[in-house]
Amino acid sequence: MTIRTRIAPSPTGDPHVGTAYVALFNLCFARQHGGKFILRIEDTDQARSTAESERDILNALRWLGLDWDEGPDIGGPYGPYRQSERKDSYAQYAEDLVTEGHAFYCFRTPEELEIIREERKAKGLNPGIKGDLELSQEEVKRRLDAGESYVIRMKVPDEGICEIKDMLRGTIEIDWSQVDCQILLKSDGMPTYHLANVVDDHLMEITHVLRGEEWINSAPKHKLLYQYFGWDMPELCHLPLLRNPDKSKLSKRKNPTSINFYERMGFLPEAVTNYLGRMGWSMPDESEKFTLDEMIANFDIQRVSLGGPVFDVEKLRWLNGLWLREELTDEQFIERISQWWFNEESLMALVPHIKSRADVFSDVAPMAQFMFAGLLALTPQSFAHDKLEEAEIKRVLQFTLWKLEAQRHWSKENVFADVKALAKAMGLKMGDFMFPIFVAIAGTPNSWSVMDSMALLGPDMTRSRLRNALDVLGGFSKKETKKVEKEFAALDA
RNA sequence: GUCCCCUUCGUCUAGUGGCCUAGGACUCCGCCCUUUCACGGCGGCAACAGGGGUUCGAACCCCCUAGGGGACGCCA
Repeated sequence: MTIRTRIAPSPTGDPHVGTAYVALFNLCFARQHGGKFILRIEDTDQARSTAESERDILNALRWLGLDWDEGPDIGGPYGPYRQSERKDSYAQYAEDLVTEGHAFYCFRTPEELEIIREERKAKGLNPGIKGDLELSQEEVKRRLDAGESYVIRMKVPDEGICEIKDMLRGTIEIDWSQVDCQILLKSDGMPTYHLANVVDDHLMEITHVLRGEEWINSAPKHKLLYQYFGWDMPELCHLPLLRNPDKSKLSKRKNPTSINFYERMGFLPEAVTNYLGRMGWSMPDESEKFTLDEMIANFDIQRVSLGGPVFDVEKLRWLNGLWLREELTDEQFIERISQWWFNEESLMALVPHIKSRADVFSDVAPMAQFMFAGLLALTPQSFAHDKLEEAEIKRVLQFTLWKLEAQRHWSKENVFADVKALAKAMGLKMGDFMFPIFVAIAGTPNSWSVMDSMALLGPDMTRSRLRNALDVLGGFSKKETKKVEKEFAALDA
């Protein structure tokens, strides 16, 4: 029996622990059954897709030891989606469905659809948009000839029930009336995830799909597409979603979600992978600490528990401590810590700042301490400033955080440009503006250029410290957040 | 609003009709070890969401209610 699984991480920026979580279970399931773990990045959004974000995900998975058997970096016929390469063939699949009467051209604008959706919602109807979008053949031809832009939508039954088989949940019934006529081909000629996913899985001979629970509701669309194409459908398995402490879907606002953060924080990849394996899953003997190989050897998908597990950094820290103490010899400990940040290359980057400021070597550790720390121990008093009000300080931190969250190309120059633009837009002198940033990043206003610190610390640690600073100051209430968001939008920085 | 999924200590979980007076782990507390702290050892607090069934017997099966989450995009 050959089992192939695949994962479709969303490259929306940081490599998310949720992505690694799904990857881990795919890998274990595949290995356990002698199948292949195939990694595939599904990204058909031209506005967002970047080679960097793909690379970041691959690096993060590699760091965790989650090696795939086939996938994007190997290439081959099913390599990463590239608009220039496969656009035409996806379009052809969509066109074929139109020819066979399973799909149709649609000329409605997003604005028109918005109105239709609102109306349906107001009437308490299910929001599934149906065939009233379909036009007569003559009308379609006329508009096509006129060069109007269009999308291709799949046809979906008006009524009846779609049965979805889930490896963990048994049969799930979803009303066809809940499912709208999904767009398969966008007006830019790109396929949507739904089309690309089905076509690729078929071509890649995927037999099992383990994905996040948030996909359950689109399963009927996928099933229908397999039927339309006349292909066998893979087995589905929906994994629970990782949660924040407040039980909502794990998000970076409330938790560090980037794998890179945990790397920068000095967690061992073995421990992170181990901890992920404890989320919704347990060893038959309930051991807490186990290697990836041990997990694979004992893996049983039926041992997955369905309640969404809360990602608890405290317990992860404890587990990491176990790994540190029990698995590493003193020599290995030194080696690892050096791989992490205590190495010549990293130290070299600090030398220009340290050397000019230190009189004796014993000055070094105190002044550079924050470069090797995680979250800083700050108090509201740390931020006391003779010119800036606390409200203003909070805004500086929040705006900087938002600005830097959007920064995809992390460099001293770009960070500096962001900060400078913000200070100007807020009408603050750079010196004053920088004060809270200094405290948030270095713990004190007396340090070398905070731009250098941020560049060296990297995006994840920098953002986390800004978030932490905001937390220390009490953050913003929900109401305030809305107001502050508006202010930020109006800044035009 | 409509639909779907889920529900055991604060958190991660064991449990698949009798082994459950519900077990383990994190956190917290106490004691021991110890020149201090940490580690380690020992102990403690703490849960089957509620209500109906089915059954000799229910954390486990069924139904209802409640709560939580997710989906409803030319995002994935």
